[in-house]
Amino acid sequence: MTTRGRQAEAARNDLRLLRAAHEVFTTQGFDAPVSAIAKQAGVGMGSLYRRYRTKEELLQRLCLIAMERGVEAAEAGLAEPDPWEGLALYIRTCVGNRSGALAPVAGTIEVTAEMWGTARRADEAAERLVARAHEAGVLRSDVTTLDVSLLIEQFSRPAPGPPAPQHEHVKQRLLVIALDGLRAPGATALPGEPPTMEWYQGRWGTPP
Amino acid sequence: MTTRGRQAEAARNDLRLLRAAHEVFTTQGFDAPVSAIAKQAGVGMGSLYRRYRTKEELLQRLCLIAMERGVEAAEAGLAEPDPWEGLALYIRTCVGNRSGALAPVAGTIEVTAEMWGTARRADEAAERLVARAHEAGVLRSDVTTLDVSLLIEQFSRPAPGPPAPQHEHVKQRLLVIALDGLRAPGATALPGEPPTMEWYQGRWGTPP
Amino acid sequence: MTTRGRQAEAARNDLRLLRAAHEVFTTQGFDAPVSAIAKQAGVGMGSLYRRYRTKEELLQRLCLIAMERGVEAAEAGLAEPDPWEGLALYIRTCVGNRSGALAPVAGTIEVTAEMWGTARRADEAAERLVARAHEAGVLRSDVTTLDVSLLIEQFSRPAPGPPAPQHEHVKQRLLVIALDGLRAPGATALPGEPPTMEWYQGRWGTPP
Amino acid sequence: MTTRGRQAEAARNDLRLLRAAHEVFTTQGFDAPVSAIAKQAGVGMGSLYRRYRTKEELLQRLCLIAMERGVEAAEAGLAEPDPWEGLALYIRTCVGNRSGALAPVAGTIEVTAEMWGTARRADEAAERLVARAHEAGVLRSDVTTLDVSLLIEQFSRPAPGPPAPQHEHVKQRLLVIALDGLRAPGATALPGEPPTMEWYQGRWGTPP
DNA sequence: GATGAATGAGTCTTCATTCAT
DNA sequence: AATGAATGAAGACTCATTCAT
Repeated sequence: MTTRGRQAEAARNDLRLLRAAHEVFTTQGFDAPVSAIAKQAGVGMGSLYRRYRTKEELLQRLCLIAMERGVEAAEAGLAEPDPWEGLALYIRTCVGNRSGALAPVAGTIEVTAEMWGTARRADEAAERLVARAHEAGVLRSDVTTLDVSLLIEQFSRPAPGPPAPQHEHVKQRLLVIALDGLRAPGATALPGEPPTMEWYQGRWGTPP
Repeated sequence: MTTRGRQAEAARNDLRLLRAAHEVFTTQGFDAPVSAIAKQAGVGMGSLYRRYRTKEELLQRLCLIAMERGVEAAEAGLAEPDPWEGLALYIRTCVGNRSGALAPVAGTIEVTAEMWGTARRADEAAERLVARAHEAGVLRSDVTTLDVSLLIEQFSRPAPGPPAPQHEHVKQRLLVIALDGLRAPGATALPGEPPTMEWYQGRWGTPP
Repeated sequence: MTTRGRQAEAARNDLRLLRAAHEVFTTQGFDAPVSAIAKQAGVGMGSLYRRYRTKEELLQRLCLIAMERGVEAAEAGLAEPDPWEGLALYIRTCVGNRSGALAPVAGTIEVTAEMWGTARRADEAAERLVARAHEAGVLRSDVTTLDVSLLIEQFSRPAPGPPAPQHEHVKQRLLVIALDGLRAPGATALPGEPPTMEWYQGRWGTPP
Repeated sequence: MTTRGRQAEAARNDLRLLRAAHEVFTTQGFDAPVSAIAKQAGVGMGSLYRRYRTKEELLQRLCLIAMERGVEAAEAGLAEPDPWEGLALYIRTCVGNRSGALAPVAGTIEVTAEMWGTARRADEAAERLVARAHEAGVLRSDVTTLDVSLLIEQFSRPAPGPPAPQHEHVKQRLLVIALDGLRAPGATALPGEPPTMEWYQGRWGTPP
């Protein structure tokens, strides 16, 4: 009973912390003071540091969660019978739930083994979505999976300052534009070599 | 003669500073120490602070320059006889020359009157480009100038960390996709109300 | 019965705490976190703080115990029939059992009345040992009790960092050297006035 | 002129810092806050950190200076014609000028290459002093150079709290006792194997 | 006018102490 | 009475800004 109460409280605190961290980091940038997160979560600094031993560890956790949401989004897309709708759902979900909003830090922090694993799962699921769309002939043929991933990443970069409903609204519109641009056959040939994972490699350094 | 020499030297110093600041900020992020800029420019801290009394002032100057490049890009677009090519050139130029790379700080720093003015000039020029494209029927009819501006802004958000050639390459491809998506007639209707400047207002707060 | 059981348990806990504290402090230094002691003792922080209301109180207790061991060592020395062997045994025991290992903190922490009392008892016993050795003519005549006490203190100062067997070995040798140096008649006259307790006074401040 | 003035000021500041650091560290322990040193030196924290990039670096510098004083002491000892007086002078000087007062931290901080070099020079000079004394038959034959070095180290450990003249006075007396104990022939055989550098090795870890 | 050392407030992190369970 | 999570003050270190030279 007591233990369960403690665990419940700990879980609630952890959730509060993660929410606060996400809020603060996406609105104030990754250089926001840790104390701001603690205050936002309504806990002391010590409590934050009990759960996450460094600021980096907190960021790693947030990234991991974002990546897991990306995997879920991809799986939801695959569950969709229509290939195009599946791909569009994936992209819209990723951008919409901000699962990519933390991708930017991936270049700043150490990438853990768990993060690598999740990233690979996400990439594989995305790969299947893209392949299915290509087979159905609904996706312009010169688009690669990496193009799609980076499209999501680019659209996930948050505007600085406090988040406004306007941002969200316009982003939805831009996303429709981009999705229309992804549709087969595509008006203009994409420039340069089609990017592959191998070529892109160093997006997050090398796996540990 | 001496005066002219002084002025020339001052101008040269200022240019060195701005180049250094642009270099340092885009490679190390906006939290790079001011001393790094001074070192990169090869001047002492005092000289930097003589010209720009705060770090913010330096950022404001860089933003202003970026905006002016936006105006130039729009004017170059208008000089293009083909309405679509003009618009595309504008967008490509803005994203390509990173004139929007500093847009992210616009939410962090105070926006000066001069910046407001330049922003308005840029918006007006963009407005003309968009109107011309609409009249020519080459731009999907549900797209507004603000959509275009924010498309540029979104594509201008740089990836954090050291910039890689891969990023640039892929961004070119994404841009082609987005431009294809902008073309008339547009496959999918853009969702929500068309955004207007007045509605968007609060992007950078209210003009001083 | 229950009460006795409780008392026994409390006593056992206290012993565990003291052992853990001694272990942790001597291996990690006095700046070791209190939590390390609680973990080593296998109890929660609350239990530790129930028994010792501050870290200082714990240190005071350890010091007191060390002093009591000093008294015991002196009494053991007095029990030795040979005056020189008695004195040497005292010194060797004090240095060897690290009863003085906590002396360094005596300058850092508040000295309690109980500590003062025990210190006086130890000094008195040492005084008797020294007097007996002087009377037997085995101790160089210019050595005072305080000299002996401070010799022990100096030899008790531990090397920082993890204790190595090498340290102990060499310390035994140095101790033999010092003891030889204490023997009558002494080759070189000791410099300065013979120190007395009154003169030394301020070693730990004034008694409360 | 200006440069020379700057250099002079910088040198003066550096000296002030080193003096303050020595003072603070030896009286308050090595865990004394860096800010205490800055305050004692009458400079801001930034100035301290400009010269010494970490607290450890400051300690390394202090250690190095102490070691250099040790080398000087050994050389002064060798300059003394009488072998015994030379050795005694060396020991007395090292203990007296507190050149060994910082030896304790050597186990706490990273030992730099420069420190290793200086330590070796000091050890070699000590070796010569000891060998000369042995040859002259004035030093008990079972004493090794390492015994002497560690005798100095042990006597160099400072008493905690504010330094009192009493400490110094008594230490002088204890030192005479120890020196008498070092004299040939020695009353009691030293216990255990004679320690050698190789055996002791890990005193400060392994050289870089 | 230029230089770069000095300043000190602000950030991350630790740990003595408290307190709800 | 025991537990261990929560608190927040304090310490190491950084960097925007000032100022003596």
